[in-house]
Amino acid sequence: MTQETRLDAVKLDGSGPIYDQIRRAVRDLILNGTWPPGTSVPPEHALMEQLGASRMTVHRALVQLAREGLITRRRRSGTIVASPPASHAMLDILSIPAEVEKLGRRYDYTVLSRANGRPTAELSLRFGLKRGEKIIHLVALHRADGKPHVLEERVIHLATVPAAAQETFETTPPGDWLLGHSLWSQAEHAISAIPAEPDDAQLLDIKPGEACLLIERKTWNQDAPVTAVRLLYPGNRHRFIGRFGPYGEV
Amino acid sequence: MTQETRLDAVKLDGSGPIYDQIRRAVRDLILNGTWPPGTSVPPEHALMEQLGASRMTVHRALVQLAREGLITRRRRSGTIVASPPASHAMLDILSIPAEVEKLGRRYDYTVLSRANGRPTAELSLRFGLKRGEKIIHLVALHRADGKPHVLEERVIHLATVPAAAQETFETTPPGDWLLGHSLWSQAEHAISAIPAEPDDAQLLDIKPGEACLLIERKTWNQDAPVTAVRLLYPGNRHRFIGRFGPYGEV
DNA sequence: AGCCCCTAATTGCATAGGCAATTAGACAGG
DNA sequence: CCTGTCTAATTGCCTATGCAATTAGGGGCT
Repeated sequence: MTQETRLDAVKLDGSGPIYDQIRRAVRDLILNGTWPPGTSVPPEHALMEQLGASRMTVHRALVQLAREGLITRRRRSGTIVASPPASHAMLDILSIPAEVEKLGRRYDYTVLSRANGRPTAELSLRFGLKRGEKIIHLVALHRADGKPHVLEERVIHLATVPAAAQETFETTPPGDWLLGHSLWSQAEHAISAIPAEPDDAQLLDIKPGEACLLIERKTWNQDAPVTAVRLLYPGNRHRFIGRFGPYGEV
Repeated sequence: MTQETRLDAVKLDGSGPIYDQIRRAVRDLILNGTWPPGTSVPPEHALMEQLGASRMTVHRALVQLAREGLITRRRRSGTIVASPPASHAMLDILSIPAEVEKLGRRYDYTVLSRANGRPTAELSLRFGLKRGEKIIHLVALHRADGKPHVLEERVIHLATVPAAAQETFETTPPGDWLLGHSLWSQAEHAISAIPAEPDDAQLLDIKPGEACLLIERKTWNQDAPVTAVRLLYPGNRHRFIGRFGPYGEV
């Protein structure tokens, strides 16, 4: 069911146009988790009275948020906080099980190692970590129809996601677990091609030196690092596709 | 200077909300080239009178187009058609000279081959072409500080870009030439990693089989294919980076 | 229970009008 | 010529109001 919202949670900051103050106020409540997906947003009338703005001004803010995909609006039913779009191309690489199943293959995976503590020198170099940080370091192999699909090496920042300390990730892969147990507001992807190291090649069942696609992703929540992951895809078996027009995504 | 616009070029199609009819009408004039970048869009008052809509309705359409980046608006100066954003990450790979110079290197390039006619069987397979189509087929090597940077293999559809028939591409690389001599409304990118073929390896000055990043891009203008290109970047010397949030690009 | 209809809540869209902010261009004065 | 000032064009934003479209939920009937 849609949950209640506390109306007085919406607070304007007095800078810039009113419609934009409203937009940012609501957006922040969504992004910082105060209003999780499914929460119902107060109707325009309520916001209008509480904020002392006209309905058109409130409307303008909400319409814009709807166009940005953060909320869903329906006549009579009202406005609810949207779930991050599951069909978006990005989620395909956030959730490896989803990616594999979309290809019509059977998914499974194995955690190859799990270490809890502070990063080694090599790790902090590879992921750009500070030495003192408490982290979890994981290596996992994901398979499609029993064959190696992608090798995952991941770091989780315990300061940001303390709940991860109790998790073994034996049943849910870390990417999917994090989707349900953490928030993120920013991600950075880097794509490159590298030859497979001998160890990695053996795990992926390819020849050493064979071309692999490396996806490195770091995510943050409000400037606090959440996780960093290196996904190594074996060679030419994988492609990533995007469509857009000259002025932006279509 | 900003050019004139013919007011009567804006025609509504009567389907859907008025603000959206206006938005689409103006957008189409921009995308189909009737109003090229730099053209000044009629002021709200003029559109309002010509279309019989209120100013707020016209305003809403234009504000939306501005947010989509198709137009630029300034008080008193008016509204002009924007140039596709030169700083956008995408342009970095549309224009290889720009990409190289952004890295602070000296750019030059050589056309290795140029053929005019119908695709061979191999070509039509590689680029997904129909056999009868008239095309130009090009191979060019781009260099940064004199060293191989990327190998480009390109097909240009003469039916869509007839002017390309007279062009040798000796002074302007085909990607940049096309930016100035054609329109596109859609692009599709695919990224994958492949080992270098012996021929390609020699041109790129790397070892055969070394990991390369392959970017394949096809562009269309209103469903008509414009060009298709394969860009082969040598190994781990290159990465492509993108940033976004859970609800879309940030 | 099940079905139908009605009402009212809620968003969607448009209008009319007004004031604010910016600034191009005209104009005056040196 | 240059420089400052004024004016008016243009967009930005807000309010107030009304009607339309959708539909959840209630009430009544079978």
